[in-house]
Parts: sequence; C-alpha cells; structure tokens
Amino acid sequence: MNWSDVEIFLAIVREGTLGGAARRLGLTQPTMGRRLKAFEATLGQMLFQRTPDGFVLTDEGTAILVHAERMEEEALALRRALVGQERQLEGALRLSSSDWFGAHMLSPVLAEFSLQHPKVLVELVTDSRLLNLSRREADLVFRIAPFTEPDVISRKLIHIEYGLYAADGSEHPNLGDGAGARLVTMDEAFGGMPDVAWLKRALPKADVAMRSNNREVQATLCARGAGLAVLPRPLGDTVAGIERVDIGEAPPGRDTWVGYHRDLKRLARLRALLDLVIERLVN
Amino acid sequence: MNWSDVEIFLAIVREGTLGGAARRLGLTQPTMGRRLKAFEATLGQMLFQRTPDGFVLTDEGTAILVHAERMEEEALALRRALVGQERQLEGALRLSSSDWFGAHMLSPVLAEFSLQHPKVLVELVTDSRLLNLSRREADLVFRIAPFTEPDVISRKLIHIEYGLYAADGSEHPNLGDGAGARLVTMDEAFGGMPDVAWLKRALPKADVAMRSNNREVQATLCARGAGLAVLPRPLGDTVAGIERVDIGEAPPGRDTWVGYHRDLKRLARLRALLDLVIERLVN
DNA sequence: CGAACGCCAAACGAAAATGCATGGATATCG
DNA sequence: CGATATCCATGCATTTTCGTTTGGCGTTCG
Repeated sequence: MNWSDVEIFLAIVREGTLGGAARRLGLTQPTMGRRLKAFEATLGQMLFQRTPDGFVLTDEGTAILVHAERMEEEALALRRALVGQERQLEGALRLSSSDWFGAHMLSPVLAEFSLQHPKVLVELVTDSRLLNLSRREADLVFRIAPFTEPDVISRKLIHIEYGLYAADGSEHPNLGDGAGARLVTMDEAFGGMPDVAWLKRALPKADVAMRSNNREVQATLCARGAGLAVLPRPLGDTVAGIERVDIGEAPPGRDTWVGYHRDLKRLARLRALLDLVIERLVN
Repeated sequence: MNWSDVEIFLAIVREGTLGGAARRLGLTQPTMGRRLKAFEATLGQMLFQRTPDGFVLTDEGTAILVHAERMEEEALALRRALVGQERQLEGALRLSSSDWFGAHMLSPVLAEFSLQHPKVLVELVTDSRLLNLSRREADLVFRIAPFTEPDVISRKLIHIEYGLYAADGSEHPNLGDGAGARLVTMDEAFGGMPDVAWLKRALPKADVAMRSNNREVQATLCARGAGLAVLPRPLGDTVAGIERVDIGEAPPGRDTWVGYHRDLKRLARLRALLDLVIERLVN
C-alpha cells in the first residue's frame, strides 16, 4: 500500500471530483484517476461509486475514511512538531485577523516587528472565514470570539469599544426610534453579531441601506453618506469624513482573542511577535 | 510532504541501516538514501545522525517518531477495516500456534476445514515468537497465555494436561529425588514455564541433559533415550517409543487461548474456522 | 437549440524515480 | 595482516510515473 494514495483518497472524498482533488493537491486529473485506480486495486475494494455528479464513497470507502483522516491528523502533527522546534528568528509567520483589525491595530505592530526581525517573513491574511490552526492554515489567529478548538492556546487580548458613526454634519437619530435613518450593517451571514442586534433595538425604525462583511467598506460607505454604521472605535475614530454619534447609549464592545496551536508554543519567532503584540496593544 | 516517505523513515529507524530498511520494504539501498534525503529536505531538518554504526535519530527525528508511528497504526487499521468486512468464504487465513499444538491439535481440524471451504487458503505458522495481531502478522493466534494486547478478542479454548514421559522400558525416578535421571527441558529462554519449575521441584537431583524450544524435538529426544521430558499429553500419548511415568504427582496443566483482532470480528472465513475449532476441540 | 463548460477516460511523450553496478570506507574474522 | 563482509554514495540504464492533449459525454446557459 502506498501511503501517498491515502492523501489522494482524502482529496477525492472532499472534492467529489478528480479535477477538484487534483487542483487541491497540485496534481492533474489523469493522475488522480490513475492513483485512485491503483489504490483500489491494491486494497482489492472499490472505494467510490462513479455517479453522474461525482465520486461518492462506497461502504468500504466509508469504512476506511476515519483511518485516512487520522493518518492526515498525524501527518499534520508531524510537520507541526518540527516547526515548533525552530529556535531561530527567521522563517515565515502566517497571521489571520479581520480586515479592520489587521489594518488599524496590527499593521503598526507588524511594521515594527518586521524592522526588528528582518529575517522573519510575516504574512497577514484578512479573511472572515475561520482558518484552521491544526492544518496550519495560519500560525496565529486574531478573532472576536474565544477559541474552542482543542490543542489551541489562546488568551484575551484587548477589549474593543464600538461606536455609532455618521457622515460629518449629517442628522443624528434618536435612541429607540431612528425613523428616516439609513443603516450600513454587516453581511447577512453575520446577523448574529451583537452590534447588529443593538442597532435593531436602538434604532428600530431605521432602514438597512447596505450591507458588507467588511468594516472598512462600511466606514467608507458611511463617509459617503450611505447611512449610519456601527464601527470599532479604533477604526471609526481614524476614518476621515465620519463622526461618532452619541445617542445616549453606546453599542456593546467586544473582546479580541488571539490563539495559536500548542505545538507551536516553542516557535521563537511566534513568541517574539506575540510578545510585541501584547506589549503594544495590551499595555 | 510525501506520506510514503514516512514509511521509509520508520523502516530506517527500526533497522538502523539503509540496506536493512530497503530489504524490509522490498526496495533498494540507493532508493532509501535518496528518499530519506528528499524527506529531510522537504522538512528542512536532519532526521538522522550518520554514525559509524548506522543511522540514529536526531532530536528532530525523535520528535516526529511518535507521529510517524501513529500514522502507521492508522495505515494498518485501514487495511484491517477492509479485510474485516469481507463476507465471502474465500481468501487467506494466517494462523499461529506452537509447534506441537499445530501438529497434533489443529492439523486435523484444519484438514477438515480445508475440505469444507476449498477457496480459503489456510496458512499455519508455528513459531515461538509472538506474532502481532495489530500488524496482521497473523489473523488467529493460539497460545498458552491470556491475551493482554488491546483490541484483541480472545477466549479460553481448552485445558491441556501435561505428563512426565520416559523412553519405553526405562527406569522410573522417584518424586522428590531424581538422582541419576537425565532431563530434556525447554529452552533456557522459557525457563519461567510452570512445567520447568515443576521438574525442578519434583526431581531436584536430576541433571538437564538437553534443551529445546520444540516439544516435538523433546519428545523425539525422549524416545531415543536422552532423558525424561514433560510433554503435553495430546502429544506425549501419541508419540511412539515413550510412555507416561506416574511418580505420584502430575505436572501442572495449562490453558490454551485463542485470540484475533477486533477489526476481524466480521470476517466470515475467520468466524467459520473458529467455530469449527471450538466445535472439535472444546466440545 | 446550439455553444460552452464541466466532468472522466485514453494515448503519447517527457520527466522522475528506481534498480543495478561500482567504488571507497570501515569493521570482522581467520 | 590480508580476505571478507557490510555499509553508504555515485553514475548510468531502465522502468515507472506524470503532464499534456485529445475525445466523448452530460449539463447549463444564452
């Protein structure tokens, strides 16, 4: 049995097509077909049913899936074990945060860190989807919710105040009413966020004018007069063309958390960056 | 990272040399060297120290060893999961037992089974070393001690009586003495066996003439006049040229156990053979 | 209803991995 | 001390694997 074929098996399970699996692994579709055929031959079992809409697992394929996934777990852990041992202050560091947090909170710290440790290549990915620390899609993740994944070391970073903002000189709404006002809010997928709920309660009669999952975009929309927006104060207070509106009650603030995988605990460059971040943001 | 390289890494760890690892995997020494070099390159770490007496793990190699072993565990479990699902009464079955048990107890049953299920290829390995059920070095193991390994299903099969045997017509010793008698016993490595201890106590003044780890050999030596031997009665009672000696106290008997891996519980051919064995030996 | 796009399978040539043979270094044994 | 065995590294021929390309099929969209 060729262990590499297990990796291919997993890719096909997840993508459902040979082409998709090939793209995921950086190989080609004919290769995937051949490797799968060879794998099935050595096992003496058909692992997938070839259906019009892709490859779906047979009972036999389902039976081995859990083992294949555990093999992958260990393969990933193996790589982490090595990375975690690196003691030199060089190499790559991959961070993840929300857009505005990266731009307004992290950027200054990262610039300073980059000067201090020129051999460390820092990569900041601002993406709303959650990157997987176990797969090492990121080494260090900043987010506004605590971490629940196992094997992740996390700590609360700072409390972020939020504020209601409007374009400079525009009319201010009244708490509990908001008739005639227009709102810029988070994307529908983020409807559960506290500030969205607060808006609904504080300005129940206001209409939603636009949505975006990007706080920067919301701020810009707000400045151009599209409507009122709830923004993190570190962002809102620095954007030109908008001013904070006090309607007697502030939107709820949020805690920011930072987390990394336990296996990277001894990674010197990660430690150094985290120390600087805490130094600059917490103290 | 090529998952197959992990398998090669493990082989080199266990053999200590490239050549040995190559033989184990059915590859060649240059291939092992090149694959290892490539593996170390992709990980960016040296995994082995090249010493005069072989390849020994570095700290980094030690760090990933546990993960590599767990990957192997899952690879083996993956194969078992498929084999364990086979419902047809065909394929191979690998058994393991002690020599005399295989020859005198199992052979008749296996012959009958082979006639009943001609498409099942039964392979009986009589080997004193313990085969590993997890690695599927054997599907079904008979032994005289309970199973302690995890994930092994076992049951007590039969109680085997032992007896003291001597060549036909030779002199019989006295309990508690044995002066002048010569003994044929188990190999030194098996010194802890109950029958060896019993001999020491029952015939303290007798000398050990010969040793063997093979009960058949012991029986033959006994028949040729080399000395007294403690043998399982199913063996001793059927060997020509020896007779059982009653010195007033019989050597201790032993329980025989049979075990197989949990993953093979639903393997039809294994179930069929085990049922027949129980039918013929227990009832 | 035709064009375009996705999928997979098969054929072919290029690239990579493998095995074989060799050489050098070191330990073992007669 | 020479002969032998075992080990690893290297060069070369061969096999295997891979990527590219092509063709066939079904679905989707204009």
